[in-house]
Amino acid sequence: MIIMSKNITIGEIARLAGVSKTTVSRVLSGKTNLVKDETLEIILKVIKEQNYKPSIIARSLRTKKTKLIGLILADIENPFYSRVAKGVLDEAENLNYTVIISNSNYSITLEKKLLETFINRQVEGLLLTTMNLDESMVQTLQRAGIPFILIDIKTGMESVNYVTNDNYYGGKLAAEYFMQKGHKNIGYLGCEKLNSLEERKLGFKKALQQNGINHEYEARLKEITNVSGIFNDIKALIRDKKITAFFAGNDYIAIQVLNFVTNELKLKVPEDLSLIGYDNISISAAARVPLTTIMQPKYSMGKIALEQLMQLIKNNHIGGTTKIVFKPELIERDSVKKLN
Amino acid sequence: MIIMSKNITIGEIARLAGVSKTTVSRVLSGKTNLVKDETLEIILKVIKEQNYKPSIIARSLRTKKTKLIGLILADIENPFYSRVAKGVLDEAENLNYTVIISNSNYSITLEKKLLETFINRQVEGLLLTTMNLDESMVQTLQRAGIPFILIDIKTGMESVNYVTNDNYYGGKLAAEYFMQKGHKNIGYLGCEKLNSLEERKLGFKKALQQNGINHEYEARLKEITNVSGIFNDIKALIRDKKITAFFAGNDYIAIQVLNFVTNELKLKVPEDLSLIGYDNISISAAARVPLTTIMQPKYSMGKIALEQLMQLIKNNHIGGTTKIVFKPELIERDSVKKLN
DNA sequence: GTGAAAGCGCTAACAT
DNA sequence: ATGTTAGCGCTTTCAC
Repeated sequence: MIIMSKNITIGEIARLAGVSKTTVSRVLSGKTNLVKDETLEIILKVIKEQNYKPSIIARSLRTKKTKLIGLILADIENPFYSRVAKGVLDEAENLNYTVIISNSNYSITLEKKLLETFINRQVEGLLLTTMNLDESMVQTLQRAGIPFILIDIKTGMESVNYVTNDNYYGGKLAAEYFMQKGHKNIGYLGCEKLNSLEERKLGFKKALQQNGINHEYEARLKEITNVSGIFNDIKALIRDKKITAFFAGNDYIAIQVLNFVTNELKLKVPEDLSLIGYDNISISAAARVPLTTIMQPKYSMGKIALEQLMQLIKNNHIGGTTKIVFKPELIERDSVKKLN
Repeated sequence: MIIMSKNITIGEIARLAGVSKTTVSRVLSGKTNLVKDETLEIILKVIKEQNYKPSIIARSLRTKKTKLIGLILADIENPFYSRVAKGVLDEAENLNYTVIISNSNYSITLEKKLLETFINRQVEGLLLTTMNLDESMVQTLQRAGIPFILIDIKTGMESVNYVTNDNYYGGKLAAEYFMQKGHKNIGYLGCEKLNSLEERKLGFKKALQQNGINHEYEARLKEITNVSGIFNDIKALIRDKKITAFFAGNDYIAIQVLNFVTNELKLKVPEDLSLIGYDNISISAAARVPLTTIMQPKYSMGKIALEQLMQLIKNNHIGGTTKIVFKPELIERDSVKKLN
């Protein structure tokens, strides 16, 4: 059984302190130079006694500032996204902002719906990680006057802000490393729905091509969440094309492939098959075979994305756009063999 | 440059439709039986034309219902918590609730602060995963009239609700499995600050004791995030006590220990050392050595915790308490050796 | 079936 | 240095 204490409001505090609501409000918002010291003290005392906390809702309604930002994660369970989220969350805590998080499950349809909800909740800004925005979504956001930044996604649209890494360059890094280790029959595993992965593929294939290596070996996930859908393709590529190395669009894919080839195909990595991933998620170092991968600064990306978003909010998102691109690095571990 | 369309409100819709705000409001809240069909149609048309979305803030202020629930995660990056979070998020989406997430980083101090924020935001309910609540926090919550449910934590306090698994039983499972595989010198690795881990330890040690096996071998993390702090202790236990098997309080610890003993001590798991974890986080199957572990239903726990919370909210959290305890199961993989 | 009026808890002009 | 007043956008009596 709960004893609900009557909701204590600013009016009640004012009454108890013998002043007007305005004066209390001034104290609340730190405009204490406008309040006599004595009065201040009394008010502070009453606030403390009553354990009064102003209603953020009422304040939001009045000021149009909700101190709320929205974060849409493609998949909160993928350590890449949860690491980014941690960066966002920690920074939000510093800035005294609260974060609404939703999981889009890589679905644009769901993301659109979530976007609506966030707009209705009057978030001051949005951080987005799901695939590509279409023009209608950008318009919706702009009409609502809500600034937003894409994380790990780029777009052609000039006015759209993003924080990402140089995926094209990262793909190139992977290709060069394979070639340096003597690999010639190299395949790519990815999903066309994620444009960050597509960029990685482009850089990867371009580097192969420039060195006269066949760049057409590829298996495509129909759904990013369904890695097992390409297991047969992988098997065929290894058998028919004598593939010795795969570049996976991200570590999540790489690790599942690693398990598949080990358990089902009875191949040893890297002895029989080499593998490079992307993202350097926390589990990659602890994988069955420690995974060589391309690292991007996930935590920083989350943190910086929020910092930039705050700038946009502060400036009423007029003026320059935010386009931040980190340089990825190859992390050498044990999943690539040196061929003779 | 953004063109801010004037904020369109219920009054504007009413004016455009030639009716009162009340009538529009009735349409908004689905009380369409109180509205003439013709009128309904007109209003719907105007709403659509104007792309009008009611302000959730204003509605919240008026109704005292925010449709917001708060989720405090001890560590969003630990796959255990992010899997639980996914269960919560998916269910919230079904129920049309929005979720505020914060990361307490296992800090009770920070959690207290976050709790205040959430209360001020008038969340309708709270889901908590950080360690133990103290009485003052429980009181704060009860005074604010906000129902809450603990996930993966139990407490002695009679009135406190939780959704967890039977950690004591899980610990017992691990001990029995080790004994069945012929191990006699068995150690435990955990952290006293997390009471779910303490329960696991208790069940584990009790089972050993009942079989006449020394149950005092143990290394304790000072901070749950700092696994490397016990590496020396582990080394000493193996050397001095001839430990052949460790039960780690969770998979996160187990996997870092797995890496340490492999890389630094040059021991082979399970040939030289056996390991059991807890939680069955997604990476455990993909670890360097697929990890034998105790599984608890993380996604369901998140989902069910929210379902139960909704019941409490609906019933004004009067009446019976929610105490749900899942039965954990041992998942057999490759990290335990059979001794002769 | 519909509308007028009040009010949720706060802040921001505008006095004084 | 402080108070009066109005109003943010909605829902909810209550009246017709």
